[in-house]
Amino acid sequence: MAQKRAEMIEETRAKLISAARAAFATVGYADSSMDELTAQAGLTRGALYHHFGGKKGLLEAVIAQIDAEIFGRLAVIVEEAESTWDGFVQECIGYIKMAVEPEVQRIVLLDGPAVLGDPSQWPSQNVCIVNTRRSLQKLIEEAVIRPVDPLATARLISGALLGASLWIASADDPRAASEKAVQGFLVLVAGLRRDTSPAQP
Amino acid sequence: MAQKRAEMIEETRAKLISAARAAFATVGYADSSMDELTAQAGLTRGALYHHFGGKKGLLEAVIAQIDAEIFGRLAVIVEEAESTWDGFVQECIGYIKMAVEPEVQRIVLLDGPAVLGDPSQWPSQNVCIVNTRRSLQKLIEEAVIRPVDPLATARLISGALLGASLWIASADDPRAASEKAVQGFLVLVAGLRRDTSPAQP
DNA sequence: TCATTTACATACACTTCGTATGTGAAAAAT
DNA sequence: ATTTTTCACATACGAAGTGTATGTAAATGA
Repeated sequence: MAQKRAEMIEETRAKLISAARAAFATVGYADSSMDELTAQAGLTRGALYHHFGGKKGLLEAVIAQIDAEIFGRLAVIVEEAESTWDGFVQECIGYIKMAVEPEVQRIVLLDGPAVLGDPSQWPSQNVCIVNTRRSLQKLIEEAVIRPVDPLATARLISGALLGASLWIASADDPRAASEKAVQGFLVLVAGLRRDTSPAQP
Repeated sequence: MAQKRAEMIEETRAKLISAARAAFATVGYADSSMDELTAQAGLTRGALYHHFGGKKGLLEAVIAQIDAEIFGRLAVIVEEAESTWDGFVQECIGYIKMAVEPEVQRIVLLDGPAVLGDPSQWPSQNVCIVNTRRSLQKLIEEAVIRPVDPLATARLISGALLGASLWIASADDPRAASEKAVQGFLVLVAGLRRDTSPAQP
């Protein structure tokens, strides 16, 4: 019952992040009141400022947590893939599916960039960009794709995935939209491949 | 000297939008004070609420204006193109260049989506998406590219361009980054083409 | 000419944020 | 074991900023 001090502290941090996630996801960052948010966690703004330095710091922590979760989920997908190329494609498709979730969309894709600026500069490093970049580099080494700049192309691709996700989320029929987006994506990335095989049927 | 009433009104609107553009572009939407902004235009918040209904409405008006300007600039590029495909590619590249401008980036690409939500739902309709969609449709009709879903693919592409722009803007060497991004982009959209010709050298 | 609408300004109440300061408990030092 | 220091938070306060409600003078219309 008697918890260690470090555990208590970690728990308060977790409670704040959890409350913030809920608040940010539902009403957005700008309309989230720190007083309300902290009260929801059974604390006050004092704790928030102590641990995160302010509202922005809390957002960073929330995004880092979500990013880590996405990273874990994507890792599973990549491990199950048969080839580097397949892993790359599946990972991108997986990212689209995750980015459609309201929480991810609102916090990481919309509010995040507006408040914290370009995602590639975040401490948590936007998972999508980093993963895609690594995949591309490997694919170039394996001579599967043309020798494009990995970072630039990773940014292009992650942007494309983001755009698709926003569209899917606000579409009348998200399922159908998702399928169309994936097909379009496959056609686009087919351009990367050295062999000029047409996009898969 | 004595201006017509309608002209005066239009002038106040223009002054407000102009002041807002400057404020939003420099300190961002969230940190722009309506009191300051309106004072800069020689007015008060009363005028702002009267004409635009609030801060959000003002942002919408600013984005609409910027979007219209971009539209005009892109139209010139497209007109000068030799083919539909060339026009499409040049338009996209032109969009990247414009999206790198700090004003466009901060207001339209970062704050816009966070405050107003998905760009495709905006009244001003994000220029990039609409134009790209139209180009794609034409290219499909001309049988230049594969029969992808025009809207879905337009969202993918506009997202990619946005991602590239954000990256270029925050890169150490924006000029070099821009070139790399364009090359990557060309490789990607080459995947759309029916003929399997490799990306241009 | 008088009523009404329009285009703004002013005033006020409310929320929110950052900081400065306070406090009790744990950890460290002696 | 006692004292001192640090830490993890809470409380209090001041400064902005926002939305609304109201005021007003000029322009419009009958």
